[in-house]
Amino acid sequence: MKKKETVTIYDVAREASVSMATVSRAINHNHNVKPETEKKVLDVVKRLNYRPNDVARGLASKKTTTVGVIIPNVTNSYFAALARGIDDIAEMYQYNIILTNSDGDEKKELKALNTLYSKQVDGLIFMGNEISEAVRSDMSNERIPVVLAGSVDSQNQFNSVNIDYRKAVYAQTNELLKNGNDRVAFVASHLNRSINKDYRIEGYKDALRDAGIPFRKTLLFEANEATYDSGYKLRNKLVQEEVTAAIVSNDDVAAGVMNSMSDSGINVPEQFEVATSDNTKLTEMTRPMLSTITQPLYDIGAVSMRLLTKLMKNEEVSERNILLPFGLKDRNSTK
Amino acid sequence: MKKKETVTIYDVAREASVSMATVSRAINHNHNVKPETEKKVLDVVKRLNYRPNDVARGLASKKTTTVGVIIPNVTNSYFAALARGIDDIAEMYQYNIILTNSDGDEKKELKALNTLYSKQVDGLIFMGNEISEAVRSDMSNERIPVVLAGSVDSQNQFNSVNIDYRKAVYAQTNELLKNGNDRVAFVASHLNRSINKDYRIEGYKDALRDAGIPFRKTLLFEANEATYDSGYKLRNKLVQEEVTAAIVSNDDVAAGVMNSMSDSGINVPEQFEVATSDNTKLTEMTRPMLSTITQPLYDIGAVSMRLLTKLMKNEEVSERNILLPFGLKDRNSTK
DNA sequence: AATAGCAGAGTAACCGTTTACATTCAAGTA
DNA sequence: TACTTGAATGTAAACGGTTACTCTGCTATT
Repeated sequence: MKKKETVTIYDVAREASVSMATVSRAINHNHNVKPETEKKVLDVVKRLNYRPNDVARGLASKKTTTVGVIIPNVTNSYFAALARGIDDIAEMYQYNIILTNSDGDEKKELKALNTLYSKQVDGLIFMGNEISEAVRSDMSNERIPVVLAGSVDSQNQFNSVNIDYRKAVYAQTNELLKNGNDRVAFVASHLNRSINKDYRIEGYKDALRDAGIPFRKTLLFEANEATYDSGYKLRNKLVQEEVTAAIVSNDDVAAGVMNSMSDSGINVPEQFEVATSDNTKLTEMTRPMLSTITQPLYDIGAVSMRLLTKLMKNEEVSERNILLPFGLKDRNSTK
Repeated sequence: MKKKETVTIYDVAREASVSMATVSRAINHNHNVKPETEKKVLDVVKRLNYRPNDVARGLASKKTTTVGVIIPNVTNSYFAALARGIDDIAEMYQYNIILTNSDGDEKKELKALNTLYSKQVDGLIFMGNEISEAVRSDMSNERIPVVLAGSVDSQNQFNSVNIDYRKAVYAQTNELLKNGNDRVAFVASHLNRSINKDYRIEGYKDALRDAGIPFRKTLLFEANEATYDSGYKLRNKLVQEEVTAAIVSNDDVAAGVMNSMSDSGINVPEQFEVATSDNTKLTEMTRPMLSTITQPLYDIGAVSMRLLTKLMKNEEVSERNILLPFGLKDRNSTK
């Protein structure tokens, strides 16, 4: 078994006959090093196969080049898409991400925040459908920057990247209304979460109002979870309310709702229309394919991370709350 | 702006009138501390809101309680499911994961390994369909343990957690053969990758041999990417070879193949049968639903992480290469 | 020629812990 | 009584870097 002594900056300094300070400067491409000295040092670095210890660096510089990412569930394709965007940009800017699944559960979120702070992450990207008071206070008490990705904050206290959910749902509801539906359902995993309560449902109401159709509380449905199965289980309730169309705030849930209808012999879209929200790949995989709001999922993640890098470097940012463009994609689950 | 001085172990020591060593012992629940002293210290910890700096800890103890996870793509539901299992168990054992997407690309894998090593991760979980020589040598030269999750190594050099792909595909091919298909295709994203070349295709051949059906190279298809679209594009080639059934090694690709067939008027499963490999949720969302090998996806991740914790603690492990049980789920894409 | 200015390099403090080793003190032992 | 022992705690040296400050020796300026 080879001894594999770890080679440190001292070893490099000795071999290159310079001080460790010079080695440090050389590997960090500090300009105060004569080019030939830098070359000499870098040659030794290569020869000894020296690799700086980021932990030591972190302690000395108080920067870890690591950001914490809190995600409800990697398994959810919406958030997974954002995560991918986040990671790509992180890599581009030489950061790594510590990924933590929270299930949108406050306890887990708080625990994650705690260990992330212990690990001295330079910044935080938070995804989740709601920001509880405890989480809010935790995040605002630390001095590291945070940005919400695809997540809203009712108090509008943090930086964020989203689309205009209200307008998007407004436009989408309009379509369904135009198709002649007067009992269109709104379904979300949790109705009382800010993203639904303050944005999507408002958009939905706006559209109803503009169309002169009364808003009915009974047409608001809750799936409890953002999963296919929980959507699938909604059928009876939907049928009972004689709903002929539904706006769904999550693709998995929407697929569940739609398949459930189809499976029971209700024809989509002829007898029942479904429109969903995220345009994940899933919307193309179902039959019929799902009409949806189109969101730049990857970009929401990417832009969030980009924004975070600016905040971590104390650069000026023009917008605290970025809204990316959305669209409407008409596929086969609507007329 | 509140000054928010970071409180260190010194502050706690002073306030508790003990030495920092005692504080360190107390917070680490070292037994060499008188219970009342421990309580005194812990009270101060709480009062000052002291939170140990893991970076400093890491430097001093040479343990970061962080593991690196290399994943082809979080967006791929197979790997995402594993990742979730990994993270849950990691959390259970007080580790965090640094997640890095590699796209299965050697360059990116090497780069990721490098930064992960710099960050002094205590262990590594590698997911990817192939282990290149460079990656292999990199991973074996470092002294930190690695386990392959849902990934095989042709040299069988690393710890791993998988199912028996050969047997699984064997059983699955048998089913298709039993249904009367004599031209059953095998499709994978990359045919020459060990997991396919050495396992799945061997299982496929075993079944053909046992059924007395000649193996035809022309019935091996490559999708190039593990994506829905790349599967979708395969239709013409499949039709051209007059294939009546296909074994597909990835759910997304399988969904693409199936939808592509259906969309062009070929009836599944009457005229064309498809069987897939991962039993991700997607297999239930398509219509018809996909028959599949069932794998304990979450568990593969979870067991991998559990195994890694043992290795990191230098505990004895009985099996280096764990095979988890698989099954066959007959749904509607096969007769 | 004298002096200021600056590039390039070195010295050493510091980052916040862990931990080997030393010390203290009280109880047990012969 | 004198000594051993061990539990509880303290002291200080790592851990492997970054960086403020200092120093040296040229070049440019007047």
